[in-house]
Amino acid sequence: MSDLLANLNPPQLQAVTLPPVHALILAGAGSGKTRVLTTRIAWLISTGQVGPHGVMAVTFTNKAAKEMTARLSALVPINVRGMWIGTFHGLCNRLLRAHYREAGLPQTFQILDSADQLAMVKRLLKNLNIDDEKYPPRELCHFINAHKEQGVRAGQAEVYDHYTQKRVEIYAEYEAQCNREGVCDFAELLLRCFELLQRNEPLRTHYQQRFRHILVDEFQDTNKLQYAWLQLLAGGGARLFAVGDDDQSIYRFRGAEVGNMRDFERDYCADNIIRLEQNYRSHGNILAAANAIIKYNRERLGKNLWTDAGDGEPIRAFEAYSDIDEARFIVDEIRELVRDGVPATQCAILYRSNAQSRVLEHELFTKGVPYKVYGGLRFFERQEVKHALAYLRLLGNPDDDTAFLRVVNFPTRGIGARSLENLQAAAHQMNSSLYNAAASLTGKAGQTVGAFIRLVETLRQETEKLPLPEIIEHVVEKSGLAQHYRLEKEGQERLENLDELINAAATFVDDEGAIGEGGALASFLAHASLESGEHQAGEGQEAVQLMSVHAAKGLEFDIVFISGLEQGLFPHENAVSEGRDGLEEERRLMYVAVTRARQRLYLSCAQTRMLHGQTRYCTASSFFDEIPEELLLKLNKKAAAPAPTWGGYAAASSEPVAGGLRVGQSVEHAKFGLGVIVATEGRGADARVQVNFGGGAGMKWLALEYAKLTPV
DNA sequence: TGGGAGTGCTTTTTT
DNA sequence: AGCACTCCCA
Repeated sequence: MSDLLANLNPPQLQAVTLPPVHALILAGAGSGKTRVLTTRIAWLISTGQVGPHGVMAVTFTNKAAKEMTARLSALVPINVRGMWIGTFHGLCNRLLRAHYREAGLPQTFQILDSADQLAMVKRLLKNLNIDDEKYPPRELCHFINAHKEQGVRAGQAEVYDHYTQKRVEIYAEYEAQCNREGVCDFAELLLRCFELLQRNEPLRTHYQQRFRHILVDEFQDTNKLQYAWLQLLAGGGARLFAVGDDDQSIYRFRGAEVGNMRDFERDYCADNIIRLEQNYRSHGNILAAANAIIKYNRERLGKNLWTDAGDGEPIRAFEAYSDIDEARFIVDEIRELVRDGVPATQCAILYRSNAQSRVLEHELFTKGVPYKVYGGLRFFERQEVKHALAYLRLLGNPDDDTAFLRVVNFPTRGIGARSLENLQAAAHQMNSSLYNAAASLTGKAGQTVGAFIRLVETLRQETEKLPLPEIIEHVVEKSGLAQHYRLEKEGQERLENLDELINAAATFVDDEGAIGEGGALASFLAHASLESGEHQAGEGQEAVQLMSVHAAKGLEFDIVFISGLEQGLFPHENAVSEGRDGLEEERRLMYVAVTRARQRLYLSCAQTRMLHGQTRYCTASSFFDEIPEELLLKLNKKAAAPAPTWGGYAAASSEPVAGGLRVGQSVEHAKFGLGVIVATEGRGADARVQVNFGGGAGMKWLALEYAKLTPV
């Protein structure tokens, strides 16, 4: 016990040993948030205040849930296995599986991932004869998800114009189709679980009384529905322990409501707010920069990180001539650091958008520096894996049209678009699934589709008694998938991934042991949907880490490079154009990026950058101005004179149009102020230039004959 | 059916 | 620029 609480600082100790009250823990970056969370659970259990059975801990990512489970089991000698520790979606899935009947779902209901959802919406639009240009499927998905995340069903949606009217109708159709097929998208897991508890009093009471302590990680990332779900579960006297950092809220764009923290404060615990402000990660200068930046945000709950680790090194700033030049600088620095003994895995290059990784990768590759890029296609999202899963889904639930369409003609078996159109029409008319409607097809289509149906039936019979990994092996082979990839030129890797899928199933069976409702196959499919898998190869290699700032949240490195710090890129122009809220979110993003660094932080920008196939002329990010000068060490003292190493491009296109005005030239306009010429057109009297005046006047085309531009 | 050409989009992302 | 997606033809 004393061991458990040893080495906690006073606020940490206070948070961990709080009596059974609602509490909000404002945990700054690197302040030991996960430690407090897990120790709190361990303390509650080991002091006998609650059994493992009475605790629920909710996170956002599987990774966080796993880490919490691992750390908890190291702290208390209990079996952590059966505890309700997981993601919002994972826990809702668990609850819905246990009460599928009450929730109105088939026992083996499947989970649609975002790609499946998109496919379903597209299919729906086609069936309903709706123009997908006027109603873009992606937008519709967002519309549907946003409504579900607000807890709003199609029937309750607000309609304020014709366009929305139509979108709500599509939403309603989508709901109906999901119900017909017995599938749930991600948001549906939460909403359905919420509605189930709300509607079903005995069930609600049961869980309300069961969970005495509910702990939430990354509370600033919760959306409306998640908060409502928590409130509902806590309605029977459970204590909510919310840990979060409003300064690290960077997921507004996908529905996170920072406002939930304020609401939580109001709704539950005006008196029990604890701030964890001592940072154990970064040196003083890094924290000073982070604090200075985030201070520009308004409406913060207020927090100031400090450390007793000393100031450390100054923050290194570098202004490159081009993105290529920037990459060269970063890679050279890394090579030097590695030569000096810094492990490559402790060097991270962060960027605002993934497109920026290309140039960096190119340079790393050229110089022979091993690197690993995070983000991108994950294991369970690979097409061959999704194909295999689709066959498996059909075994469990033939009504799953998404799965049906995915593999009905893959590998090809002569079922063309025409046959499928007929089939979809028939299904629509019979109000049944495609699988069911197949029997009604006549002629050639009837034969080919019939053969497919028989294939699935045969597969189901043959695999009925087999253990999970063998089911998959059998299906992969007999469906023709394996043969298809054997014959494909580049199919080797795909075959390996299919083998890996079988391995994953074997591991899953070993790990999970107890198989939930609906059998091993259903559990595994849910697992595949909910955990798309950090199943990436090349783990543990000595490699430089490349990732977006978002992806870096929660991680830390000795050396961090934040690249592309240019106005319009970081802060991103789309965010800036959203106004103050947008800019503030960018600032939080910058705050997250800065606080990833333990020892040394590099900030870099480029004067020109290739973006969307065009050279852009950039000014340094406004975030540079928000960092006190004395914290910065400017690495390129050489003035920003036209570079001899100008990367080769851009020079040609920047011939002066008149009076020495050329692309890249900074100019001043009497009305619009300072700007940079980004494009030119014509010569002499007809010459026009496009000038970027930044936030104020924006982009303007000006005729040189009339507009007075002074080079600066 | 399948591939080649043409078209359009392009912040961040977990479940 | 690079990628995904569609369309059209052999």
